[in-house]
Amino acid sequence: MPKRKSAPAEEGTQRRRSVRIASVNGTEPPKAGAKLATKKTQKTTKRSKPEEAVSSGSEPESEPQPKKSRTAKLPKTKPEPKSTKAKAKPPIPSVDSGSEKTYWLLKAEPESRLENGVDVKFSIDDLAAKTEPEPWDGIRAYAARNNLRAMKKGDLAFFYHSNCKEPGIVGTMEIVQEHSPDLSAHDPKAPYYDASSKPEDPKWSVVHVKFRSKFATPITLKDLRAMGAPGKPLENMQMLKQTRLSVSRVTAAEWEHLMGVAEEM
DNA sequence: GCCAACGTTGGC
DNA sequence: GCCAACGTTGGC
Repeated sequence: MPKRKSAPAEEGTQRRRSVRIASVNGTEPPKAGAKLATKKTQKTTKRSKPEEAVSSGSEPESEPQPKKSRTAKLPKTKPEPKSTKAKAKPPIPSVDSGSEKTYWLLKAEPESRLENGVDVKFSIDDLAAKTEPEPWDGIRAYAARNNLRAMKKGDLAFFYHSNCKEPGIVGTMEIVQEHSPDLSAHDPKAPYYDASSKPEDPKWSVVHVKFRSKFATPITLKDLRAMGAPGKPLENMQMLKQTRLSVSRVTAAEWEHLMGVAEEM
């Protein structure tokens, strides 16, 4: 289900955040929210981003919007060096960094909140109860979407509870299916419906995830911020720098540090 | 409910 | 391409 989470921006659609819907893809009702979610309606999730996944960005990546010039910018593929010739070769790391494994952090709202009349609540327990891969839908921010599109099967991600009493990382999940169109965007009844996304040219994406673990004790936002102080292990963590991004990158060092913290708690 | 951060829109 | 207005995210 959906979760939403994404970010911002977008308009229209955007709002929703997190949520997700389940429906579309299948099944479930919307759980929505979950993912990102955020408050308002649209919020989150969906929309945002473009660019590469990586950053936050704003651009839409590919699709971006039509509008003005802005759009496109992005290099879609990587910029590679122009130099090409000569040296360049090493460039290929292709996709990301090379070999390093990539980790992520996805936000979902564990408390009930209506988006377009649908409850977008989606907690780690909701995910743990699923018997089928869950589509992380509702992302309506290009930056968040771009991160979804950069995910590879087998990548691991933290499940973060947002817009709730105790915000924080509550467990982990695995990306079991790479991105595919977020069909919930085309459903007027879905929490994060986006009239600007056409079925023949889907604007938003989902990835399917599977529950892996629930921490005995959540790592709260307060804890995360303390570990994000200058000189500390999480000082450059994307989620602390771009607080509105519902789908962010986690480095291998950050992942390991946090998994260690979770164990001792 | 408030509000800070920040992304998007859209005029110029 | 700049930038002001506006809207959203999401913690508190």
